[in-house]
Amino acid sequence: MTEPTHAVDPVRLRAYFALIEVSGLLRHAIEQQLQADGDLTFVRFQILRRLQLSPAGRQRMTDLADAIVFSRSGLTYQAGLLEKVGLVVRNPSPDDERGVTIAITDAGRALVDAVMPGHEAVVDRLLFSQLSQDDARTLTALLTPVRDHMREAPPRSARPRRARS
Amino acid sequence: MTEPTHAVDPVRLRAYFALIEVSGLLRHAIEQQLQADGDLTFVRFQILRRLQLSPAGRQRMTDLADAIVFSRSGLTYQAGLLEKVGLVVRNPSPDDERGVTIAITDAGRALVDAVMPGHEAVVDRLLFSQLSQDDARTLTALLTPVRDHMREAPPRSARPRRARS
DNA sequence: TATTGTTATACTCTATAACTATA
DNA sequence: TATAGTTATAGAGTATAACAATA
Repeated sequence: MTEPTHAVDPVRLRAYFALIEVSGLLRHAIEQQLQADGDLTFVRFQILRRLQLSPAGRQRMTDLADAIVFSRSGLTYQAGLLEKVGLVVRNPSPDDERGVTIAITDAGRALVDAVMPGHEAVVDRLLFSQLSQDDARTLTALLTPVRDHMREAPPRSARPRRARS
Repeated sequence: MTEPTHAVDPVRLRAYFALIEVSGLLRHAIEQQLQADGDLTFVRFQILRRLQLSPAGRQRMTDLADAIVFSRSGLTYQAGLLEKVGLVVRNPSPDDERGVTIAITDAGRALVDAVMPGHEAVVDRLLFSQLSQDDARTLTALLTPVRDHMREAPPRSARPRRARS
């Protein structure tokens, strides 16, 4: 029997797997709700929500790709779908001629608003029915620093080219 | 401006979005690690891990499909891939001739073991570097009842046929 | 020369429905 | 008749690489 390099910490393992499992089940349910109530996928909902929370409802493509964890081409694809339906518009960035700015439209905001009640209902039923207000606060307190830490080195959608040897 | 139907609870909303965001970023990082260290996708890793934790390392196909949140055909597909590489085997269930039992092989267990150290390293770096042991315990305590509640009505991979009118 | 975004392409995954076999 | 699992099929989503335009 090989000497274990380090004992697996069961406490952490349990926390990790609980997190993965809960979020997986939650996301599955959410995707069905978004599809039914707004003909939206989860990814497109995230894009819209992030734009809605951005100042002036707009963001640079690459920044948004990083935020949603995507390749740039993936975002181009999703943005194309959203634009075709009138939920977002793309325009050249004013400061950088190479850049493109994506902005949520009134229709986009309206759709997010329309979908939110049902969305919250699902989240309430699955997640918060088991958590008190204090629990929710605790959860946020635990996860916020984690998120900030993860965001410090976001998965870059535009990978820097490897230095030539 | 329309009257809001009900005030959105910001505490819950924050907790929910923090959870979604953290798990999304975590999963993205995990997928890369599993791919690099074991040529595994996250889904296939979950299947193997669940089998490994099962008594005798085996489970019924439909039960496993429910657990991983999948259609039965999706599991058949993934099981086929895993079986082709010798990480699992499928056999007819002894008690129910219709059923199929999927079991993890020694090679499957070995691969999970081989992948776990790197796996934990990623989780430690992204998640637990920001959480104390107590925090981890708290997180588990919060999420375990949530998971149990969600599992009470699992998304049935085999949806019961709707009653005819 | 590096970076932004798009396009072309190839591939993986997923679900639905039809089908077979057993309960 | 209902359930377990597979198969056929079709569609959506993703990433990589090549490309055009700007910095």
